[in-house]
Amino acid sequence: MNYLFKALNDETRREILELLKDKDMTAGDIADAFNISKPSISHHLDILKRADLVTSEKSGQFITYSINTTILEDVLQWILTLKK
Amino acid sequence: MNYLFKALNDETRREILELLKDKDMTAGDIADAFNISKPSISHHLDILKRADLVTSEKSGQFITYSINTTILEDVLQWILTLKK
DNA sequence: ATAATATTTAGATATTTGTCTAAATACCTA
DNA sequence: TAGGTATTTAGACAAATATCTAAATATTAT
Repeated sequence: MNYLFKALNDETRREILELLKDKDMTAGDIADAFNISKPSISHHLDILKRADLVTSEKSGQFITYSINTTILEDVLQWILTLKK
Repeated sequence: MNYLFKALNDETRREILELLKDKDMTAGDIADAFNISKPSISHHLDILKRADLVTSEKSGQFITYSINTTILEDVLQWILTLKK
């Protein structure tokens, strides 16, 4: 739970998830969408991956990232129990 | 949105919300539930309050805190749009 | 008025975090 | 195999964060 909230607690990472919601993207394409260096984006992707919010697949020299929404169910449940 | 996620990104603050889910509590009673100094808890309550996740009411020398779940709707919506 | 209690504010400090540049690794192609 | 592209790793640094103790503020009770 901690990792999840930590991962979501950053505007850039949340925007990455919003991008990936629409389509899978390579690390480079994701980096190009921000005014942040590639290494920084790589670091953000690593945090998202550790939180299981994204998955990655290597194909050749590219690494394609995809969103994993199933893990969001945990956050959803936590919030919903607060609301009752 | 930023304030909200920031406020939720701390185990102690999340536990405070879980306590307040069951019943309103004074600042002192909340502090007693943790192994953390009163000033630190006061600071956490301030962050929760700025995020509108709790409200407070002063009665005499006590300040009673209550959870405000309506604001959680925003987080809920943000997550739900990611899932579609 | 004085003392006690509840809470916050102020200031200090150690840790965590987001960012950068430079270098390393991996893959592809000519 | 040499050079180019994609990505990550390493190391440094500034800013943000969580915590603490000491002091201030506000309220109640003697």
